[in-house]
Amino acid sequence: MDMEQETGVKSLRNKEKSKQKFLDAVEKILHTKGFSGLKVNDIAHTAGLDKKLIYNYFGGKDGLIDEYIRSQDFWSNIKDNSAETLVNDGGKTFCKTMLLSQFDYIFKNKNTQKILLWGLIENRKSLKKLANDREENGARLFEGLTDPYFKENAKRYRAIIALLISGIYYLDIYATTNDATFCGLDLKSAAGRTEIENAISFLIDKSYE
Amino acid sequence: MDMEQETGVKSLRNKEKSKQKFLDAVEKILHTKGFSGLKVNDIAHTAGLDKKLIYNYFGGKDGLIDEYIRSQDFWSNIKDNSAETLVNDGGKTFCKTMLLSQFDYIFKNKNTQKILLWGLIENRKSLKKLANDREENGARLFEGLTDPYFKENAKRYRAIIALLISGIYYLDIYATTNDATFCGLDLKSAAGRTEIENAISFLIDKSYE
DNA sequence: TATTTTTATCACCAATTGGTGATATATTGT
DNA sequence: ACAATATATCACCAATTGGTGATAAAAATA
Repeated sequence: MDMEQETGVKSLRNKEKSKQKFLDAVEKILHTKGFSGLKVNDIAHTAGLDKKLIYNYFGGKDGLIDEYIRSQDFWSNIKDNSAETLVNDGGKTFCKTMLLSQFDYIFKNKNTQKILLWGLIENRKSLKKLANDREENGARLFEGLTDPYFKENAKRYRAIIALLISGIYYLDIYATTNDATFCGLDLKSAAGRTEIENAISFLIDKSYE
Repeated sequence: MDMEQETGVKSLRNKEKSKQKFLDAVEKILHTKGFSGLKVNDIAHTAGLDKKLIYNYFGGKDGLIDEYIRSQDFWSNIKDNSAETLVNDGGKTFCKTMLLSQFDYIFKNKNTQKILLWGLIENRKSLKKLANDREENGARLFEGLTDPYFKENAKRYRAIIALLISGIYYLDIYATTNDATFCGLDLKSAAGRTEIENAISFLIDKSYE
């Protein structure tokens, strides 16, 4: 059971490396073909390994997919910025930065889009866990920062953020799948995206008036 | 070729009725199992007819699904209200009513949710046509009402509406698939939904200040 | 080196899926 | 009643899919 290997030279057969190949294959297929393309045969072929290993290592397709989802660190892109930006403006600048960076991040990260979409279609436990992480992360922000600031209007502000976040999600995904415009705005063009960014800024500002 | 039948008694074999059975089957399966459940065998069995007819009447599964999508009159729920509500307030009350009724309508209409979701996943021509209808419908509103009102800020207002509509879509779909909360709000409860409605009203009001 | 364990492949299975040609049955027109 | 046509069923196929037992090959251990 000694897994230690001092040199960088790895053996030809390596369980951990193989598991990773399967996870990478899931990501690749998800990116190119979407959920419906996630078939065991296809995954195994993409990983360059035998499908039997999926059952040996992950207990089946579902286990593999769950592990892939768990491997996605959903909130890493936010936590970075959050650090110690707790200026005493009721979370205004923080929320604004967070929403704008989300708008950009989700647009660029097709895998994150797929996982978000997945959460609207299936009811996987591992997907629920992701959503739960988001909620817990948000709870800290709301309870510690915005709720005390908005007092009796705290819930309305939460609703505003909910609308903006989910609007951002939808528009980014829509822009990726469709070439069409949305409300006459080209969400793939810099100009169109700037309009959305302006609207986000504007609405946050107005919410603090 | 004489299709006229005076009495209510229909013949056992009726092409139009059979086609409708297939369309109904698609709706039923879409509602219960989602897109991934739309298999020719399953559709035929649900319709109580032979799958061969799907190929005879619709040219295949895709043709049937396209015809189902086309059969969905997406904007009927909006056009009703729109009639002649053109008060000269820059479309404020109209937009507000429209958004609130959408929030309610989409929540109750699971089929509409599925089709919206579909538009985020697949790139079907028939789905594009639906999106196009929405755009054309919106164009009339924007060009005739809000653009003249907001002048140089016209595009920002469009972006605001884009964010709110897509936020409404996402939240309604999310609420249906997940039991979890979003930003700490229970989107299935009357209380939670009222908060969202208040936020929508609030943001529209603020946009017109 | 010989043995044991881990890692990976292979051949094969049953069930599902999309698809079609041959055929049966009902309806219509003569 | 008869033929012609429209409607529907059936049996069957090939390809795909999820899944597994037997086995090979590499690595670790003795």
